[in-house]
Amino acid sequence: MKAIDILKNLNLKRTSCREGIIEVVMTANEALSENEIRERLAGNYDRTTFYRSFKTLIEHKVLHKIVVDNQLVKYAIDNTLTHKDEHAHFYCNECNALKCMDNIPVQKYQLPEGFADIETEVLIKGICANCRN
Amino acid sequence: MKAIDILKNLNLKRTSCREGIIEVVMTANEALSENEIRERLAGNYDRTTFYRSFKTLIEHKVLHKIVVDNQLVKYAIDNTLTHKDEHAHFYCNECNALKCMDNIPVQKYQLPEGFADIETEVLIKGICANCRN
DNA sequence: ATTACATTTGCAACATTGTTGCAATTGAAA
DNA sequence: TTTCAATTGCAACAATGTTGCAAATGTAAT
Repeated sequence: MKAIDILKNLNLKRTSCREGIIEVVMTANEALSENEIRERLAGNYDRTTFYRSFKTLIEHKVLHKIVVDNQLVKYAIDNTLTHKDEHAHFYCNECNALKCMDNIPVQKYQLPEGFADIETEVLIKGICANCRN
Repeated sequence: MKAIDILKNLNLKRTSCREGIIEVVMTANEALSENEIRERLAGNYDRTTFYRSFKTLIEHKVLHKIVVDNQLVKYAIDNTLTHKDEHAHFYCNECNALKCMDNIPVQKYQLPEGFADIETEVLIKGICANCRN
């Protein structure tokens, strides 16, 4: 699916900023930070526009957002075709890459009486295969 | 164990800021944000001092830090007497409380060949028992 | 193609969280 | 009480994110 079609299907205006973000994130094989996305992008957009685009795309479930510590935010495609609904994320302490582990589903945790769970985030920190060599 | 003794045992200087933070976090039954801690604190400390105190206390494993989205950071006691090493955290979308689920250990997730895991963070978002009533 | 209008953009200003350098102060040991 | 390293407060700065508003743009109807 192309970026333009994703926007069209969601009845969102096809602006170059939105289109560019989707394309960059879709072709990356890891989650990218705001700056990593901007570097790979042709146009030069205001930070406000960037944030508003992220917000819109997250609301429409085109992207999802993963926070590592704080001050470290990454975005990834949230396409149900390629990603499991609730998958674990892996963060490499060495190269700072963040990968969606589509094959690692999140376990359901048993909560105490009265607690209702809505979503569960799992972030595994460690060293990735690349950095171990 | 009293705050002062914790500092003494770790060979840390017993300053009122450190002592106050430990006492506040120790007596709370949930993780607290910087502001929540400051409100409950007698003295008035500079933000820099606060952050440096947090840093020191986290390094010495007196506290641990949990990030919810970003722009939402909470601190909790990291005492091995009361907390399991790796426990899940519960965040209430309604009242914004964050609780350490000491009785919910974090599952070991199986990573692909070549990946080494160091720590795993589990954050369960939902509605707490209080807010469901 | 042109027009019309709602949506989106860019800019300025501001908020929050966090860091660094440096001089002044404080804790703790001799 | 003295001494000295550790800690504090201040100023300045960085990164991430938000809001209001006028200008520009996308899209649908003509």
